[in-house]
Amino acid sequence: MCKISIFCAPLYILGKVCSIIVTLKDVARDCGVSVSTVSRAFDKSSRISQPVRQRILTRATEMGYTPNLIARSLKSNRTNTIALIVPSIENRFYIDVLKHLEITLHGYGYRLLVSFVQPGITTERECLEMVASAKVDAIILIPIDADNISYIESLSSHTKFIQLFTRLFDHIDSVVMDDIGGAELGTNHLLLRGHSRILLVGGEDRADGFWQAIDAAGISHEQVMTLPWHATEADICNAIRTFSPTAIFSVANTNEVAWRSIQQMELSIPEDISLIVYDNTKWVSLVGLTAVAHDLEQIAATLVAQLLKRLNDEDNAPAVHITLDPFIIERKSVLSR
Amino acid sequence: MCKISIFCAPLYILGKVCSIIVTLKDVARDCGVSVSTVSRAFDKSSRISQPVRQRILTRATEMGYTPNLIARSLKSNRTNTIALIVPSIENRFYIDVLKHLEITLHGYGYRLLVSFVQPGITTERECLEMVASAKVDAIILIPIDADNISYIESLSSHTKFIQLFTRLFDHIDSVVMDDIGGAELGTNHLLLRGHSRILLVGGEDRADGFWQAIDAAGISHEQVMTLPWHATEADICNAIRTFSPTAIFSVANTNEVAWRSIQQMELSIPEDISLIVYDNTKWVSLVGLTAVAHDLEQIAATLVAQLLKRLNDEDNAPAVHITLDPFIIERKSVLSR
DNA sequence: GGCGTTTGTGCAATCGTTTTCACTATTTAG
DNA sequence: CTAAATAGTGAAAACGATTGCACAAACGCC
Repeated sequence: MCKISIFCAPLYILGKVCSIIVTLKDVARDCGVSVSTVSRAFDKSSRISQPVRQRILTRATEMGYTPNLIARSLKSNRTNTIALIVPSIENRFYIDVLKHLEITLHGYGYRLLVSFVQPGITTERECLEMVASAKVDAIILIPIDADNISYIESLSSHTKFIQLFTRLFDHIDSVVMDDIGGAELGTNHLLLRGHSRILLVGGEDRADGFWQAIDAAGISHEQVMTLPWHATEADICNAIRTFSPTAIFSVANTNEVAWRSIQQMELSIPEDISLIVYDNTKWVSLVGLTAVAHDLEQIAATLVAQLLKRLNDEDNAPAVHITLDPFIIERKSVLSR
Repeated sequence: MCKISIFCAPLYILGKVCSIIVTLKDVARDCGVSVSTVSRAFDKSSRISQPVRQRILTRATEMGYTPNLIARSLKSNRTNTIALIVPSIENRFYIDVLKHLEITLHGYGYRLLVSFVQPGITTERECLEMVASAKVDAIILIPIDADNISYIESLSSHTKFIQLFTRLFDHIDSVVMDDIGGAELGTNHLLLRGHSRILLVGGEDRADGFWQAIDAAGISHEQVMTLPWHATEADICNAIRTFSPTAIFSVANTNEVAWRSIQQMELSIPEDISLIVYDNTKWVSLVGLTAVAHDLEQIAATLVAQLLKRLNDEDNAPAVHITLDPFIIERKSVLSR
């Protein structure tokens, strides 16, 4: 029962269990076999006799053996870990993305190492260096700015990469959303419901889709108005007062400020003004806003499939670029007039 | 310029950069010194001559050397990584906690390895095994249920632990919030504003604080009503109809369902009914609800301070248990009557 | 100038695995 | 019944870093 040994864990000292980490060597000594045999017992595809394997496995469990992934990774040069660099922890959308990626990867036996870039604390560069040092098998990158182009370029020569949401490099696989199409979709949703006096907030590059829809409907540019992504609550309130739109379309990160502006002016949605936003985050659904949304499950599945293909690809196939389509989740924030 | 070598990275093959991972050995060979010297060049406190160190450091950077943290960890038996097991990815509150923990740990040169338990996908046990295999220096645990008591017990004999928000083990350090005091605080907030017909949703163990406040105010138990944490939208709507409370106090995870119930009954806050919730998540602030809140910065600072103390503690000091106090963030969801 | 100390460097062991190679024992084929 | 194939095992060399030990050169001190 109470075995004392200077070689083998656990050590019972003064009645208290002072467990030392159990290694392959300990199990080997205990079972009277060599280290290699124990190692093989854990490897399904290794040549080893059934009785020995069984004995080793049960003893290992009894002794509380846990494989040291650090040593394993060092030897095998694989970590079974995929890194995800999240550009912002504030944006709940990325958390949802993370969630689906982790679920999907878990299904294939991979772990997800998440690294958040936090403004003023950690830069994207630091996150990249960190996960590179961790020797992850691949890095999922959501490129926000073009700061680290040359660094990523050099890193990508010995670390697999995949880009998500933005395509910054042509020689690296990517999975992006058709955001221009999404903006068009959202705009048409408003147009079809009789809105033509529309305020677009935060369009930027996605604005193209907006203009396409507007032009296709033959609406003059004087009937609509746009504000940049850095528009403040005051800007939007002002625009509502002077331009008096019947509907607001918020694209990207302006959702919250748009919502707050409407609240502040004490307008009710959708009676006084309609609102449609981009990205279906949790509060958007709680508040009940119609949104242009992404199918995160589809995104995760597509990305992981491509990533695994790349991980098992010796002959350096050319980069694959995948575009997925957003869709509309209709709630009750858009009035038909 | 274009140096070809079978030993030293990078290799230029057919004009394309085929970079091989650069190790200490490569740098050593390049600089004509031993591996140990190169290793020492990176260690501030090592005996090495300045000129040699300089030469090595510049060459290493030029060659694109990145320390292999895996190898380093294996040898030094330290990973400089703290693990956090997050009991739910859905709850934005934990994301905020994570954020502050990462910031604080980063300040001390530690990384945070986050593992989310996702119902139906990963169990707490799996997460524990995973981070244990990763040989992290310590594990921050937010105990939700008592499933893994014996496993954690055995793990804690060779891995440092700290408990957050719940104290499940007396022999393991903990940082918890005074939730009973928080419930009392929230209840008093309502009482002071003239509410006595209160509906408490999801109180459970925290309900003690509620009853303390109610009793102290000399209010009969018939004037208040409680619903359990698993109350549905229908339950709450029903309670509002039959009991017609002037205020609802939602504790813990019932915030969203309470909010939705009020929306569904088309009551306006705070005119028709007052609402105060527990935990100041983002949507709570967006929607403008008064909340009982935690100072996450304080929590992170306190926890990390205790953790670092423990990491540098050879003489196994007795467990330290710290309790912090919640406070109220007043918004406009509670009417003074 | 001899002796003790300091400084800088290399050698080699080590961390816990995986994996190749070699070797024996057993089985199978001819 | 022998030759060849195969199964099962152990020894040992990696993986890339850290670090105690040994040793040589340079220095300070009387």
